[in-house]
Amino acid sequence: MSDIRVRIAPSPSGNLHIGTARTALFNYLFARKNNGKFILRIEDTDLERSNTEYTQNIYDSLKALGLNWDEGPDVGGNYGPYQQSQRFDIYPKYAKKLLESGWAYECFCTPEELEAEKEESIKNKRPHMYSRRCANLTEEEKAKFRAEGRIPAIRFRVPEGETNFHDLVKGDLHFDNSLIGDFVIMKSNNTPTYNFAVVVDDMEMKMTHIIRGEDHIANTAKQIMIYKALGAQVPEFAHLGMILAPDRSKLSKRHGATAVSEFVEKGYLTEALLNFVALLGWSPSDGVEIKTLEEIAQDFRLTEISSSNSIFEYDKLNWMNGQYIKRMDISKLTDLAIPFISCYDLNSYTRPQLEKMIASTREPISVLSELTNDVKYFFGEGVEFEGDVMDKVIKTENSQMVLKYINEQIKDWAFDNPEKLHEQLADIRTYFKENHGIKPKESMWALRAAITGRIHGADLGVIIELLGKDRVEKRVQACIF
RNA sequence: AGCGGUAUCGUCUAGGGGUCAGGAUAGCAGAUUCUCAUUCUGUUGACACGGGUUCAAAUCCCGUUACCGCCGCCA
Repeated sequence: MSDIRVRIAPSPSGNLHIGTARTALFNYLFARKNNGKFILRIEDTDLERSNTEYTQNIYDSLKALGLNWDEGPDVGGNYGPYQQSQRFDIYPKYAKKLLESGWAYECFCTPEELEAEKEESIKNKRPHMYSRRCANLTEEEKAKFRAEGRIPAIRFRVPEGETNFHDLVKGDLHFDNSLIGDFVIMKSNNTPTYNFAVVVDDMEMKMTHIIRGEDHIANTAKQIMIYKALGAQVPEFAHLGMILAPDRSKLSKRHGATAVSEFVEKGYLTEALLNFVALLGWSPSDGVEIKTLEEIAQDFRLTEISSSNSIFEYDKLNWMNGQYIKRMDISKLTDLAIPFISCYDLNSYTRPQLEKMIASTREPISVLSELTNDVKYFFGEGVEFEGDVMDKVIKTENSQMVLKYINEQIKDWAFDNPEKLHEQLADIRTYFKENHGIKPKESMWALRAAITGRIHGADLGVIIELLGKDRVEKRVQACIF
C-alpha cells in the first residue's frame, strides 16, 4: 500500500453530477492504479444549500457506479469526521494561527461597503479586488467597529510575488499574486469559506494529490498560499478539462439528464456511463474502448489525460450502453429492466419467461427505457396496431392469404418446443416463397403484424411461445377479413 | 476588461519534426437475417489562422482568432 491519498469532495447541493462522477472516477482510478486510498468528503459548509437527501444521492450514485471509497462519512477512517459540517470547530483554530502569524487579518467591512467598492471598480473598468482597507487596522479602530456591533470576517493577506505550480495535466502554471485580492477565509458567521476549508481538510486528511475540474485552477493559487502560510506540505495538483454540452455550454438541465441517478432512471447502465465518461479525456493504450473499471484502472495514466474540454454527446453513450445491454448477464439485466416494464402485469409470466422476453428484446435497444414500448405486445389480450400497419401490411392480399394459412396450421404448432416451432415457421416461409413467390420477409411480416401490431420486434418464435396458443390464435383470427 | 487554460474528422480521441495523419462513434453505401433493428464489410470526413525555426512543421516558438474557466463572507 502506497501512501497516495486522493479524494472526491462533492457538496450536497444537488444530486451527484455526471461531471463530478467523472472526477470521482479519475481519482478512484489513480488510487487504484497506485495502490492508494480513495476518500469521500462531503462539503456541506453552506448549510443553506446543503441537503441530506442529496448526500444520500451522492452515496447511492457513487456506490451504483462501483466507485467505493476507503474512508468517508459512513465508513469512517483515521482522519474524520469526513463531513465538513462536523468539522466546524477545526477551522477557527487554523484561522487563529494565521491571525497570530500575521497571514490573516480581521475585516469589518459590511456587504454594502464591499458592494460599493466593487461597483466603483467596475465603473472605472478596473479588475475588482478587495481594497485592503482593513488590512492594517489598529486595536482602537477594531474596538470601535466592535462597539458598533460589527462582526469581522477573516481575510488572508496575499503576499507579493508569484504563485507557481506544476499541474500534472496542465503543466507549469503561473499566477501573479498582485492580481489576487485578499480573500476571506472565515466568514463573519464563523464558518470557513470553501478555499480555507478544503486546504485545512486536505491537509488534515493527508491528501497527496488533488484531482479536480479545471474550474478550480484559479483557486489553486490561493490554496497553495494557505498551505505555505500554514507551513504545510503542498500536494500535487491535476486539473481536468470540463464536460460541456453539445452547444459548448455547461452541461445543465436543459440539455437533459445531468445527475447520475437521472441517467439511471432513463435506462443507462452505470457500467456504460462510467466507461463512456472515462473515454472523455482518457484513452486506452490498446484501442479497446469497452473495458471494466478494473481494466481501466490498470491502464490509467494520470499525466496522459487530455487537458482540453470535451463535449458530452449521446451518440456514443447510446452505442456503448447498447453494447453493455447486449453483453450483460440476462438475470441481472432482467432485474434492471423490471422498473421499465412494471407498468404491465408481470405476474402473467414466470421469471424464466420474463428473462426470455428480455433476452429476445435486448438486441437492438440502446437504452433500457425502450423496453417499455418494445415489450408491450407481450401483455394483454388484444393488439395495438402501430401506424399504418393495418392497412399497409395486414390488409394486403398476400398477408390475408398467409394469415388464413397460418390460422389452419396453428393447431399443430409446437408451442412448448421452441426448436420445432422455429422449424414450423421456416416451413411456412418456404411454402409461400415456393408456391406464391412471397418473400420470407413478407410472410413473416404478416404474422408479426397480426400478433404484435408491428413489423419489427423480438424473435417470432419467442413471441409465439410466450404469448401461447390462445392469444396467438385469437390475434391471428382478429386480422383475417 | 484582466488573468489562466485549450485548439487533430460532426463528436470522443491516437500520434507528435519525415505517417497514405490511426481508431471509435455518428453519417453514407452494400451484405446477412423472419424484422428500416442487430451483426458484418466498405466508405465520406480533421491537424483553427498567420508568421517564424528547419532540408523538412500537424508536431517546436511567437502572434491572432475562437472557445472554456476564474474574478463571492457559493462550493
